[in-house]
Amino acid sequence: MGESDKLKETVKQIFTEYLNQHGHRKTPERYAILDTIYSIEGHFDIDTLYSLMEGQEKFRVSRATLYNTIVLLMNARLVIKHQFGNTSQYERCYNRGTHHHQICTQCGKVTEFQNEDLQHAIEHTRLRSFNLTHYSLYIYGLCGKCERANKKMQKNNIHKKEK
Amino acid sequence: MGESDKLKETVKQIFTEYLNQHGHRKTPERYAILDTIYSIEGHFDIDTLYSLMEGQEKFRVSRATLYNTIVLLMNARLVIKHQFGNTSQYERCYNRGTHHHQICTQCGKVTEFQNEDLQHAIEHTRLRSFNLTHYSLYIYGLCGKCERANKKMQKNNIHKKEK
DNA sequence: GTCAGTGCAAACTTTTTGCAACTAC
DNA sequence: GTAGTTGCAAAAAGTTTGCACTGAC
Repeated sequence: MGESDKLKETVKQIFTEYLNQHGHRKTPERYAILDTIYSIEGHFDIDTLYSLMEGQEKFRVSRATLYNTIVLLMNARLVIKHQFGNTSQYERCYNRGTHHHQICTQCGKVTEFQNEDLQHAIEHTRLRSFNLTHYSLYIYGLCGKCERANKKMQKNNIHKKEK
Repeated sequence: MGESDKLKETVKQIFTEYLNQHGHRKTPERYAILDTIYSIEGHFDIDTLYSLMEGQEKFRVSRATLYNTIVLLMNARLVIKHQFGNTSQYERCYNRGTHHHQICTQCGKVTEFQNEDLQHAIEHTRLRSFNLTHYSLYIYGLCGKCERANKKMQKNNIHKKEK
């Protein structure tokens, strides 16, 4: 059994436990969604997930069910939600290293990076009467590519007004 | 002149400079929007801003103009955008101490807090080919109030299923 | 058999866009 | 005078909701 399958098995068990504990039904749709999500490496939005499940041999599920199920998955701590841009972005979070997000304000590219010191600093911050479950750090700025592009534009004096 | 008026003068100048530099017009709407925003202490969304400007003796502006102008203000580094919940939240950011956000996953309450060590750690993180302009740290969890409420519920065994 | 869960479509909310009128320059 | 801005209304995009049907228990 590959690493990926092992992971899928584990999260399936966690989800089953969660569903049992909360008196929810164990429908094939829910497991199909979980399985698909844990096949995706990075971020995804509902629409992407919908297309993925439509295209594959997998179960086809409605958007409504996707929205419903993803709430359960978030509660079960198997998925987290991000909100850069206009669409909600999700990502699986079981057994994924903590990482932070760099977002280019120009091209919108999102890059993940890890930094233990940073992670440590955040997790050990004393909070007044607040019980931390998770966090998101979004760093905005210009990615190398966009910055170089801008410099070139400035040189050529093409740039006069922004959009 | 009060502190608040002094601040408003300053940001007005910054905005004027920004508009000049980018060849944008200095319309009364834009200044009225800036002025209203710098009267608001915490976060706000477009709808709140719209109501505020409608109710006051101030200029009434359309939502379209609010959306347009707020983009300019973000570029001028006078406003930043947050995306907790479903609506985009904004806040003025000139001369406001850096702060982080605690968000209660149950009641949705957002609290700001400051922490110099954390700030330092984030700002001095080495990023590969990325030019940081600003960042947002969102810490999710349960606020004291909700946590106490939950504990009480558990004790009384009222809680069986989540919503 | 029952009721939670599903699919579908309609409704709703937030944001964007097209266009005529306006006004800063 | 001209082109950037505005307001309005329509459209788009994302998400939620109501309801009849289905299937997990």
